[in-house]
Amino acid sequence: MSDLKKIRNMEEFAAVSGISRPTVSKFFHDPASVRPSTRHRIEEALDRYDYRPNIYAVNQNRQLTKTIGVVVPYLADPFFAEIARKIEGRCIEAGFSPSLFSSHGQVELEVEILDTLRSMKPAGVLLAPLGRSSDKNAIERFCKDVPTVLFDSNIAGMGEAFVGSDNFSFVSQSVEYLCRTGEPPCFFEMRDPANPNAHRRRTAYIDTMEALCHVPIVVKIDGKGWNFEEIGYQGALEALSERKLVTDTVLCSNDRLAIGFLAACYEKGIRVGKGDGCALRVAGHDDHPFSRFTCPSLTTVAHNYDLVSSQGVKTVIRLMESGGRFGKRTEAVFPANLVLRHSA
Amino acid sequence: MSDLKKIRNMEEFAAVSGISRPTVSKFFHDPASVRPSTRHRIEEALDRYDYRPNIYAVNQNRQLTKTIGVVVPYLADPFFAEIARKIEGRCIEAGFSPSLFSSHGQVELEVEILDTLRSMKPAGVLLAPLGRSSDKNAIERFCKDVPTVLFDSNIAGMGEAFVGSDNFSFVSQSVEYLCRTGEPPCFFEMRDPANPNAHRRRTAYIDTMEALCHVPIVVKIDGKGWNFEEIGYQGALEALSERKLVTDTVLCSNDRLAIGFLAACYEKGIRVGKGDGCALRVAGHDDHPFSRFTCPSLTTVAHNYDLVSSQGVKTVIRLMESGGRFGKRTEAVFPANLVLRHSA
DNA sequence: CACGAAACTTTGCGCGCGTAAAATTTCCTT
DNA sequence: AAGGAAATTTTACGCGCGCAAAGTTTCGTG
Repeated sequence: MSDLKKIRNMEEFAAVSGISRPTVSKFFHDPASVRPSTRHRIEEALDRYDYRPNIYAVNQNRQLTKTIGVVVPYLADPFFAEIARKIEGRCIEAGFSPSLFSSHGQVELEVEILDTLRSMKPAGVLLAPLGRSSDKNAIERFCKDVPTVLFDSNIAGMGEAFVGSDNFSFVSQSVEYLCRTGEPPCFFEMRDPANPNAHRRRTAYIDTMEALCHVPIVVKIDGKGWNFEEIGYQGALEALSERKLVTDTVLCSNDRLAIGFLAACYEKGIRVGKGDGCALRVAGHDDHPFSRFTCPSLTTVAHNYDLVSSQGVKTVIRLMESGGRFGKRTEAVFPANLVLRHSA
Repeated sequence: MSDLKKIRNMEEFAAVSGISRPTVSKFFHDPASVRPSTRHRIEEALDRYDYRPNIYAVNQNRQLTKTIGVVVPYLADPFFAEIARKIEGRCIEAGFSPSLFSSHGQVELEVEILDTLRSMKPAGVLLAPLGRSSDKNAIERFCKDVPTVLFDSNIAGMGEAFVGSDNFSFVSQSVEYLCRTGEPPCFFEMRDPANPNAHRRRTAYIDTMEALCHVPIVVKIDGKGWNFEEIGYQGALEALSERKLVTDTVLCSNDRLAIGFLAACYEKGIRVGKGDGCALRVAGHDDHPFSRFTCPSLTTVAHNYDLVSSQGVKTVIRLMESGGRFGKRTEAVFPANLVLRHSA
């Protein structure tokens, strides 16, 4: 705290601590790699003078950084905000410094971020791509240069591994539950979803419905961009007024659409829930952080946020330790958990 | 795209483009600073070989980086996610590269981020501190070293400037509106809010109520952390069952508390809104991204997100151009806009 | 065509640190 | 007390680029 003298570089810091610069360098690389006695002397000097190695000089000369890049498609989506939060925590625990980027839903930004990231020489990258709209070539080139683990959205062949949730597990659970406890659901989704998970969910819906000997009904709504609540809201207003919903049960592709759907129902005076006097059942997928607080609270299927984030970080660290390449691409998908609330 | 030869550094790139290295260096610093003809030659080489200057080498040698640090207290709060998104956009427009950090509600992390940021030598920093729980000394020391503009939460004397919203404008508008159209509101807030805005809002509530010759009633609820919806929900359940609410109108300190409040009301079967048959009016502050989709939709007072983010970035850029110091600390607070929806 | 300013090239140093090799010291073992 | 392995110091080089000074070319102007 009391800086008697301004320390300008490691040379000067080594001088005041009475240790040679190369040893100090080793210390900062790994404090356990030096003799306890010298370690104490350095640490003593460290709280007399507050010195930190120049990260740019360090990273320029090190072949491998201690940075882990984290890229999400849209950080203003609480789902990604939450998963990013957990991932950052895991990275710090593991002794790395996370560097967080959001593509903000724009392809050009995603490409730009990838270029920036490449020049940052990160030890590894956890990438949740935009999905269908991503520049596949750019991502492929990036993955060639940087040890990358994909998460959330799987794009075939990209990256050394994928970590995410099992879409079939999501949808089969919700469909089975809804069929068991009432009318079979129709499936409410965007006409042209950017996220590949949406497609897998629709397929899973159709398959599960057919397996249960029901006729699948997919309701597609228009809308672009990442403002899913608004899209769900508008789509619901339209679907409700045009009576597109053949059944009294609606399964939304994700919770954000469902949140919009519930808002529309409330406005139209349609009572949602599973009890008597309810006209409609609505369920979603993802267990969005706010789905507990919708009216009524949203029945949904939950990601295992903790498992996905911790496995994602573990996988990328394992990848780094394997020299940036796995023998073959691995895909780890985790099952989801049905969360029963009041909306269905 | 077709890399005939791997470019390892600026030396090699200068060679293949037929321009000297110092000029190429100038080009990357500012493309307009070189003659158009040489600029074209460099740009041609640039798409034949994909080369980017080593950011670490660049930043080590440059006194001033092109980075703008952005720190928010809790990124999983959609309000901060949204404002961070807009700030990032403005930074990129202005030719800087934003570097985003979230304190995740933890003081130690905030201090750690500040230390990391200091060593990054950013051109400027936009800092939204945790608030009361922040380590004031750490922030003060940081602001001495790095040109910093505070936003959202004002801490007296810290940073060279503050940009935020006018809390009095928020609350006076909501209180006046509510008093004009029905019973005067009670004020619903956390007992021990971390954010200094909360205190200013309570004061503004009391002042406005007294100016309108009403007795202010503050309802304080327990709860810690950043899970405001849950805190609002639990607090509302308690307040409703214990009949702490003396009036039929509740003004929540922020929208996230209001979202929890509405969830509790729905669960209790209490009809919220301003029409006949409604038992309670509920309003909030902030115009949280999801307040459009609550049930009923939330009447609130909106930040001018665009103005706050653009002014924040403009201010920090002006600060950098002023050499990192303003003559005296400036405080820019922007008025808020009342947004009438269905809840009050 | 001459002239001067602007742009460019050449040359060379420095930034702060990683890292390797050889010499020296420290520490633990027998 | 001797021996040897481990840790440390010394010495030295390199990373990729910013930046400054001096010399050379380019360009627009009269």
